[in-house]
Amino acid sequence: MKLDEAKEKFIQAWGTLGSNWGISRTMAQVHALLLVSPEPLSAEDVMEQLQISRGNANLNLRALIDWGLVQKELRPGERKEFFAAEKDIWKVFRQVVKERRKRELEPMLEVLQTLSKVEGDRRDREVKAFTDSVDGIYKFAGKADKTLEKLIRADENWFLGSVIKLLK
Amino acid sequence: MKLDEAKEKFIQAWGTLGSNWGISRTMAQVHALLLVSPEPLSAEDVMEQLQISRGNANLNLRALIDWGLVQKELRPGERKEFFAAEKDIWKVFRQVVKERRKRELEPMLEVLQTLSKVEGDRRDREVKAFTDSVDGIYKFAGKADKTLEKLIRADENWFLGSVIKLLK
DNA sequence: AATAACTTTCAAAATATTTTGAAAGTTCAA
DNA sequence: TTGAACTTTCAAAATATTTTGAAAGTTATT
Repeated sequence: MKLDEAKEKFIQAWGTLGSNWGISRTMAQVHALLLVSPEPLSAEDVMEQLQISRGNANLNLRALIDWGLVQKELRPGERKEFFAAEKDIWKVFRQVVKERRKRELEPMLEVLQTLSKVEGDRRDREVKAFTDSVDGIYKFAGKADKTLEKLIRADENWFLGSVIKLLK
Repeated sequence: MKLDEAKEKFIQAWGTLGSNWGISRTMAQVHALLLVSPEPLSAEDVMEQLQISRGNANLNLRALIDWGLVQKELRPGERKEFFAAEKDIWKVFRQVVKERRKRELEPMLEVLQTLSKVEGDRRDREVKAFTDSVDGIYKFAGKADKTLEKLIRADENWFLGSVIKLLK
C-alpha cells in the first residue's frame, strides 16, 4: 500500500472511531492528519488535505486545542500559525480521559447527588426502584471518578506497567 | 423533589450522557426509564412515558436488546412483550465495554495492522511519521484490548475490590 | 380460515448537526 | 495609519440523523 492511500485510510478510520465516541468526524480527521504529519501544518494545509472550508478547519483546530490534543506553533518571522498534535498516544488517551471526566463525569455526579434527595416513602416500589438505581449509579460514578483521577496522575510507565501486570 | 420530577431529570441526564458517547439520546432515555422502573414496561408504556412513536420505541428497544442491556419478558397468558433493563450498573458497564470492544476496537486493530504494511523508505520523514504513529496506536490498542478482555472476564468483586485498591 | 392483538418495517418528514464562505476582526510591519 | 496577511465569526445551506405513523407482518386463539 502506498503512503497516501494508507494515510487516507487512517484518516477515515480515525474519523469513524471519533464519531462512534461522540466526537465529530471532521474533528477526528483533522486530529488524524496531524497525528501522522511529521511537521506542523497550517490551516491552509489542513483545508487542502481534507478538502474542507477555512471556517471548518478553524473551528475544528480550535476544538482540538480546547481538548488539549493540539498545540499552536509560531515560527519566527512568519505570520501564519502552525498546528501540531501530541503524538504520544498514551498522553492523548490520558488527556481525553481528563477532559471527559471534567466535562461529563463531574456534572453527572452533581445531578445524581441532587436526585438522591427525592421525596417519598421508601416502601413505595416506585420510589425504591428509583433511589436504588440512582444510588447504585452514584456509587459507581464516584469510584470511577476516583479511579480516573489516579489514572490521570499516574505516569506513563505506571499505566503501561502496573495495570497491565495486574490484569494478566 | 417529587419522584416524577426526579425521574424526568434522570432521564434527561442519561440521555445527554448517551449522546456525548455516541449513543442516540432517545435510546439512552429508554434505557434510563427502564433502569428506574420497578416493573418491566411494555412498548406502549415507553411510548406514553417518553412521548415517542411506536416505531421509535420499537427501534430503540431492539437496539438496547442488541447491546445486551435490556431483556424481553413474556408473561404467561399475555400477548404483549415487556422489557426490563439490567439494574446492576457494574454489569451494564461491563456489557458496554464488551460490545464496544467487539464492535470498534477489534475492527480498528485489523485496520491498523493493514496500515503498518505501508510501502516506502523508512528514512522518508513522511513514511517514518506515519509508521511511528500507527505502530504506537497499534501497540496501545493491543494492550487496551487485552486489558479490557480481562476486565470483562473479571467478576464484579474483583473490579470493585482489587482495581480500586490498587489505585488508591 | 378468520380475526384480534400485537410487533416490525420503511419512506417521508422533522430535527439536529455540520459545513460553507464571505465579511468582519486582528495583528504587525512599514 | 494603512494595508497585507492572516484568523475568527456566523447566518445560511448542506448533510446526516432521528422520528413518525400507516401499512405490512406475525402469532395465537377461536
